[in-house]
Amino acid sequence: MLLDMPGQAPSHCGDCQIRHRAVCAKCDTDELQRLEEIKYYRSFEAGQTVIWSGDHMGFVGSIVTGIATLTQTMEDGRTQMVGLLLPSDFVGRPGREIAPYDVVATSDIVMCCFRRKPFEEMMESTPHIAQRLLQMTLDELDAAREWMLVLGRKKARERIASLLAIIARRDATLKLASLQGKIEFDLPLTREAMADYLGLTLETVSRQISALKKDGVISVEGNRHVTVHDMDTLLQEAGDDTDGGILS
Amino acid sequence: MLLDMPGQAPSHCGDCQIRHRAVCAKCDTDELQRLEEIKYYRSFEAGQTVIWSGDHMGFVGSIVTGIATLTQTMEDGRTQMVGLLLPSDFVGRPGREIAPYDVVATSDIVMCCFRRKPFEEMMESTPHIAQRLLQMTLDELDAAREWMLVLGRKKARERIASLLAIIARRDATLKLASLQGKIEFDLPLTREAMADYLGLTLETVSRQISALKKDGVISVEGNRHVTVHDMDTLLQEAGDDTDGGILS
DNA sequence: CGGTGTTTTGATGCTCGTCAAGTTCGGTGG
DNA sequence: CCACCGAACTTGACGAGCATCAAAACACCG
Repeated sequence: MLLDMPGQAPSHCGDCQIRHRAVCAKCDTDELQRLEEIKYYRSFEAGQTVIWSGDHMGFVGSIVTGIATLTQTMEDGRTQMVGLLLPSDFVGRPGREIAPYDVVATSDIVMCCFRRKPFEEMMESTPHIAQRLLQMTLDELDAAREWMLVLGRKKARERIASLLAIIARRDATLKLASLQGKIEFDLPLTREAMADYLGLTLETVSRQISALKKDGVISVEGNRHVTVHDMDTLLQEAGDDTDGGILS
Repeated sequence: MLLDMPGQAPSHCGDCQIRHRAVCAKCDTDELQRLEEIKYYRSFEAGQTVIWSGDHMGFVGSIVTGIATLTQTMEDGRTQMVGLLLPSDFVGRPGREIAPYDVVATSDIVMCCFRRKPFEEMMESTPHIAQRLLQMTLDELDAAREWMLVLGRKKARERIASLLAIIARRDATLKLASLQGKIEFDLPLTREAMADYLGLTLETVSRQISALKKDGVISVEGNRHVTVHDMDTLLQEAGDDTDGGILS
């Protein structure tokens, strides 16, 4: 089911790849050491459910590697993704017993976990953690609100373009590449997962990707590898201000 | 344009009606006094824009009385409401220079404001403020994510029922009334504002309200006064679990 | 009691969902 | 290395649901 102490985990927090972006980002060496004492790693395979909606939440933690999704499901099966969890993103909420959403591993993932109670206690005594968590939560709130515009007002084609723009931007940041000229990346999501994120059906997602391909906005190799020919064109298709409305 | 020191403002924080729910909720008497020294009140009339998207944000603050909305607008005029601000809700973000959304007063409102810089400094030295703001932000994030399900997956009729349920629940909490039997309240929003919140047109909102009326789920007197005959029926129309999925 | 802004109702068309085949991709075993 | 298999994806036909445009009815205010 789940493997503890996977190979990819860093031996010390100081060496950790998400050290300067995760909830521990503001901690000094001393605080980091105390966190190190209560942390533990867990791995999940692609497709595994990390947390079930309604379950008791025994732990919180950060994504170290891989991608997970946050989804809500209605009784009749309609599903909406409400968050995409990338390395350094935080899972769980201090002070919350019951998980409100499903957390599902989209790829193999490694998480850096803390039992909830000790973490909550440490948050009380370590303002740096609460401060960083507040920053991260405010960023997530902005992302959620931006997505509300996508879900409430954008057409299918604009929604696809919006998603591609977000992934392209994130990927460029990660690879320290520029957003000028061609941008290539692999989609981390299936068409169905994209549909769940975009509030569409997978057929509509497929059709609109084909349309963007036909109109020369993107090229696609295989099912997952996408080339964006020009970022400004893509942003126009997304209905966004060309000069990039996102400021986080 | 805007009136300082309005009549409705409490003279002392201790007497304030949002004392135990706002960002100052966790503060002790001492901390409250320091806040009192830097706070000031501002009033806005119904329809006034409190903050323009893109503007420099000189202050943050709490809604004391009245209702405001948080909206995003695309270049072609499509608008999406991304938040409904009620008494005790916080406006603005520490560390953020530029406002990402329009804040518009829906009714006459009174705000308790702090200049941003002094507030940020105080946040550093007063963990109680940061802790409370974190709680409030996490709650808002949950609300935003719940709304993503509404915008992404629910049909027009379900969206209307969802909105009515939220307003009914809030109103009952405010009046300390129960959610059994009939529930009456005034809509704080025009049909157009409801449409902006729900990702619909005002015509569709009107049609679906008429349909809920015809089917005996609600009655409407005048344009604004609504009676919900049975909360469980309304929740079923909203597509929610009858046993109330919200746990905040 | 008239005027203005809000809401309702109607007619029509577009977008996207649904159902149903096909096709391609990517991995597995012969 | 190639054939095969299942999963993922594409494409097509059709209909439901909602937007759009237009006009009438209603509420609210002096």
